[in-house]
Amino acid sequence: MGRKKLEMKRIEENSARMVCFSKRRNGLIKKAKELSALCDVDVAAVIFSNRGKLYQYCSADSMAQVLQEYQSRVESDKDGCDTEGLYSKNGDYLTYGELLKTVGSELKEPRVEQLSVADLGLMQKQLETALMEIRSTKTKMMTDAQSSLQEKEKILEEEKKHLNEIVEDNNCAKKKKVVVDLNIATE
Amino acid sequence: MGRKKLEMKRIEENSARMVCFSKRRNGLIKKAKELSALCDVDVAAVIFSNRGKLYQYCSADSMAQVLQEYQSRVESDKDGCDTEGLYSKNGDYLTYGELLKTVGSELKEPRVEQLSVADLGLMQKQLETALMEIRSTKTKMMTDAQSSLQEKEKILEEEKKHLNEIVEDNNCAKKKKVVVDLNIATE
DNA sequence: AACTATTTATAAGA
DNA sequence: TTCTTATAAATAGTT
Repeated sequence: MGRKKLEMKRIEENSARMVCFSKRRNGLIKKAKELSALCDVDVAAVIFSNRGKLYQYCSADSMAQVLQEYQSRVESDKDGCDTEGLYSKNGDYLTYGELLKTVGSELKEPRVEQLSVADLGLMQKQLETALMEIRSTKTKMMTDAQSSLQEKEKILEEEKKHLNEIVEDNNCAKKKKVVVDLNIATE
Repeated sequence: MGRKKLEMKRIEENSARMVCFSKRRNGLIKKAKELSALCDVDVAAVIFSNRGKLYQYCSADSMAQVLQEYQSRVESDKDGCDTEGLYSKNGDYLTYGELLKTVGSELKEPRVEQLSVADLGLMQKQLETALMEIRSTKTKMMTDAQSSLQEKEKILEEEKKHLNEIVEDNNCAKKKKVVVDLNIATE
C-alpha cells in the first residue's frame, strides 16, 4: 500500500525505516484488535523494537495468560492432539514436537565447574523471560496513568521475587557438573 | 475493506465469522512478517481460535523459547537442582501465571523496598548485556570446532564472574530505597 | 476457493 | 512527528 510497492526486505534508510515501523506497528495492533473483536478470539501481538522497547496488544488480560494458554496447548499435545496451526518463522507448519525439541542436553561424563551449551541456553532463556517481564512492567508503569502507587509496588515486588528465583536458578545451573557438547543446534 | 464497512463487534453469523477469521488471521500473520522484515524487529503474533486451535507467527522464536525454558525446567528439575519457589503447594509445577501471582504474597517488607522505573531500566540493561554475552559465547561454542575445552572453560569462567557481578548489582539495585516516579521519560 | 467492489493501510511528500 | 494524498493491499459480500 502506498505510493510505491515495497520489496519485503529491510528498509536500509534509517528514518524511512523508523517511520514505517511506527505506522505498521500501529497497523498490526489495530488489526489484532479487529480480529479479536470481529471473530471473538484471543489475540496477542508482541513487538520488540531493536532498541529494546516493547509494544504489545493482548485481548486477554496479560501476556502470561496467553503464554499459559499456549503452554497448556503444548502440554495437551503430548496426548496426541491436533498439531495443526503452528507456524515456524518461515510460515511453514511446525509440529509441537519440533517446537519443543530440547536444544541439546546430551551429557557425557561429569566434570567439575563447567557450563554446557545447554546450561547457557537455559540461562539465556531465563534472562529473556526476566527481560520480557521487566520491559512489560516498565511499559505498564510508564503508560498506565490510572494505576495507583500501591498497585505498582505490588507488581514490582513480584518482579523482584521472580528475578530472585531466576538468579537462584542461574546459580544452580552454574553449579551443575556437565560436559560441553559442541554438536548442539545453533540458538 | 470490502463491500461494506463492518462494525467492530462480534460477527454473529457463524459461517461469516469463520470466513472472516480465516481471512484476517492470515492477514495478521502476513502483516507481522512484513513488519519484521521491513523494519528488522522481532514480532510475535499469537491467535487462539475459540475452538482452541493455536495459530502463531514468531520472527525470533522468542515465544517458543520462553515456553521451552519452562519445559526444560520441568523436565530437568530432579537433577539435584534447587528449584525452591517453582513448585506450588501441592507439589506440582507452577504455571507461568501462577508463578507470577504467587511470588507477590511472600513479601517481607512490603513498604520499604521500592523500585523505580529507572531501577528497572538499569536492571534491564544489565540483563541485556548478560544476554548478549551469553548468546555470543554460546554461538562461539557451537560454531568454533577448533577451540579447546580449556579455552572454553576460561571463557565460561569469565562469563560466570560477570554474571555474578550482575547478580550482585541487581541485588544492590533491589535494595535501593527509591520512589517510583511516573513522570519519567520513555526509554 | 475465486471474484470484485470497496474500504483500509500506508509510502512518499510536505 | 503529523497531515495529506496517491496507490497498493486487504477483505466483505457474492458466485
